[in-house]
Amino acid sequence: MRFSRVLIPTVKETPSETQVISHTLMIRSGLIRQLSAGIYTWLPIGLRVLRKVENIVREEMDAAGAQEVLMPAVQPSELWRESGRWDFYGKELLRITDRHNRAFCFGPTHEEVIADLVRREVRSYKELPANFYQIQTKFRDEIRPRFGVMRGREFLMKDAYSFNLDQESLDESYQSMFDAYVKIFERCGLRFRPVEADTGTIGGAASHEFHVLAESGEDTIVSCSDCSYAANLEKAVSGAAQGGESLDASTIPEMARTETPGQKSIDDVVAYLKIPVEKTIKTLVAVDGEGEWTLLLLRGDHELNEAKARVLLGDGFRIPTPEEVAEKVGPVGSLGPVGSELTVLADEMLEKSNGFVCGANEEGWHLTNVCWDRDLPRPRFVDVRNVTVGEPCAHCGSGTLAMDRGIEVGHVFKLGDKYSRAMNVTVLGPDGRETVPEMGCYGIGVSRVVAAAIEQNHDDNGIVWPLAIAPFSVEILLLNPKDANASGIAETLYSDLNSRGIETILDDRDERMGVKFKDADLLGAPLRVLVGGRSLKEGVLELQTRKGGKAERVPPQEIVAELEQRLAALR
RNA sequence: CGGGGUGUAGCGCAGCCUGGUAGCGCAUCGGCUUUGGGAGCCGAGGGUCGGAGGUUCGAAUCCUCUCGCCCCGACCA
Repeated sequence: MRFSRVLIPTVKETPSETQVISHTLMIRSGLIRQLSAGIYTWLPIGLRVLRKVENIVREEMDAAGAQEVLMPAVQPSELWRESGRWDFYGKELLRITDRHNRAFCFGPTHEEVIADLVRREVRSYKELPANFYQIQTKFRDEIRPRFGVMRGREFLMKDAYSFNLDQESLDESYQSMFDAYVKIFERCGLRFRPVEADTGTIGGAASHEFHVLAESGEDTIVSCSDCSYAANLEKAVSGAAQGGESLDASTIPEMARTETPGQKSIDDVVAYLKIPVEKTIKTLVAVDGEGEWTLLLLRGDHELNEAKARVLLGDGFRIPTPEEVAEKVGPVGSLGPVGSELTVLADEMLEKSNGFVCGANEEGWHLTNVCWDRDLPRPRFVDVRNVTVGEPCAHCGSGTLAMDRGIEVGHVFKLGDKYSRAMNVTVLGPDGRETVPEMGCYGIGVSRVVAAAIEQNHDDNGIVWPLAIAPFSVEILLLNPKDANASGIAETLYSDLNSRGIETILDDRDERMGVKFKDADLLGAPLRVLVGGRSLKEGVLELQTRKGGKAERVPPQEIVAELEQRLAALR
């Protein structure tokens, strides 16, 4: 590719609208341009990278035995009504009406469409297991798109759906997708980690997410220092509540009312009463899926995990506003479980301790030395909090938990028969009876992978692409295209590399050298060859690796072999 | 959807408070010089001041409405 013949609109300044480095660099290096909030055009160089990722995904999906299809982006509302998601999916589903006033949506995912296909076309268990995938543009009307293509509304996704006769077969498909994902992200040259995940609103049994490790990641992932345990914070458990002795109420003085004027937050109360924060109970109010009001108790220094709360209280679960709480329950800032008529759920970390401080349900008053059984009925103890750094691992017992930030680039689910049953998918089993297949679904955010790769592979001057997804393996910098000798050498090298299948961009623009260097740094091709200037006067070219290598002098007749050797080393 | 910010030349911004007919840097075009890390000088072109309405002799500036974009909270590849 010739630089002069391609639209590569690099920009010098940092754009004001970008928050993360990948977004900044994708704009600056001319990979993408925004059309509307969360909607981007991929320019020629950006598209090359996107295609690289896409092809790696395709190769590994094919190798894992999945079959590629391409489903419609626009889907009729009828299918979504069948699965029950037309009403359930909410505003994120972009709804469209056609000229006949029929309702459609722009597909955010394709469970319904694939289920419809399979129920029509697959009759026998002999055709299972089957795994269909596509690489396609999705649209989710995100509440707040941000970070460029990292969280766009329109994005490129690989989604796959497996159909299996039984649980065991689903387990196999799931594992084979899991393994394929590991290969895909390894091939992309990314540092990543698979973690146990919350199944969220999609539902289903087991689920893992694949996270690219990066400071700017929107998710927090928890992992054990000793064993292989790793999970999304939404799902992560710790061993902190296990073991230890229960604290007996008989050693604790009587419960007492204490005046705490104006002390509303846990911090306030801890400072005012001069007590350890571990002795406080935070009382939260939640409304469960049925509309029932519930008290959630947490140790003062712990945070509510809303994903866990959702599992416990049902999908319609919500946290009411302070105004609602004040009206229906009591004084916000002085709430407590003692004497409450609401159902009480307490975090398991409170189970073995005793003698707490909690709100007295009276403005400006707290209770001290509150004990289970003695002062209030022992509630149901559950895990509803976020684990914290340094807690013991629940799985191996020896390690401690650490936290990292991650960008979710892949997600695998065991869906079970939720959709296949709702959509009436059946095949005839070996026993001649109709059977509802088990489904799995497996997604990769292809466009997000590009952004995640940049988050992990850049320096102050621009992108430093891993070879596998670089738009070009080699960039030839022709310093002065008007110099016939230099130009001839560069052109020869360019065609030699092309004929060997080495993807090359030739910067043949009539630009100053500084401009070419800066643009080459931004674009981030792994190898760079300089043709012209001082070195060519001495009859040599300069070879440089993007990743901080010093320039080496190589004679023109040796450059191709040298480049091939370097590329082999980068693979 | 709540809360906040912003919209002026292709890009980044000043001007707005205190109304008087639009400016700076970069980019673009032409010329000369320069040529190992985003050149220098000279000259030129380019703006419905997001849109609509209003106040006023006069509006980028004040008022009302509206739209886009960005940021902070719930969703997700």
